[in-house]
Amino acid sequence: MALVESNKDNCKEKFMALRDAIDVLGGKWKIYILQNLSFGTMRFKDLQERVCGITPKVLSKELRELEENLLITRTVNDTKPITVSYTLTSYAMETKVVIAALMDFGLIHRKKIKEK
Amino acid sequence: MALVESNKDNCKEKFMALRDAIDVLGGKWKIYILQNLSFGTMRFKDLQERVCGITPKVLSKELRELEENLLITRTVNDTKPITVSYTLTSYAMETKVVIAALMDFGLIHRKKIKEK
DNA sequence: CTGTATCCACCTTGATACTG
DNA sequence: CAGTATCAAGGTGGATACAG
Repeated sequence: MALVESNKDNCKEKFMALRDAIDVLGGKWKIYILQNLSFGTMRFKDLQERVCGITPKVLSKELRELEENLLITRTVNDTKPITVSYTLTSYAMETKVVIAALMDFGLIHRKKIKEK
Repeated sequence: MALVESNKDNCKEKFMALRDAIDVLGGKWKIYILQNLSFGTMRFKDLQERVCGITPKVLSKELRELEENLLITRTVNDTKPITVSYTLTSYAMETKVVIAALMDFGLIHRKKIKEK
């Protein structure tokens, strides 16, 4: 049984879709950032503390990419000093299934490997 | 609404699960290899041709990792010359949901970005 | 506070050639 | 055929310092 149907017509499109998804969500930090933002709006500093160990340079880059992919919005608050908030877009809900599926598999897999 | 429930007791466990899943399935090639093997048993050379562009060194490494994670089995065939077959394990079915979810998101996302 | 700049170590991948 | 060895190159992320 195939993981996906072997349909010649849309096979290439599906491969591209996989590549897209992995590009958008993959890497070391993206899903953790989304995860944290799923609990509510957060500032740069908050994220830096919660996404344990990430440096400002990398966090900055990751946030920019998530914003380009329409998954988060960046808001500059007119406070003193200026603060910046990051929030999930409603579109980010589309990632919910993926993240849940990854988490489920991760939980199953840890058990599986332990009994090896 | 949170992508996952905010349950302090299992939050760390879930983060670890995400990390695990990304480690096992992430990277540039793993999912494509699984995808190809989902159509049936394949030899090293076949995979190299189908997973377009992968070099033997990298393919070899990826296959070893997938085997360690119990997702594929490696079989040496007593032919002349010797051939080697790779097959999905039944456990690999557990990745089906993840791959499907990634593909769905990828398809949605491509549309979303185009209309940007 | 919210980043950016610089420098650097590492890892991953690739090209190519080669072995059993 | 099924890989491994070697070397080179690029990207990625980290440490640290600094700027607006």
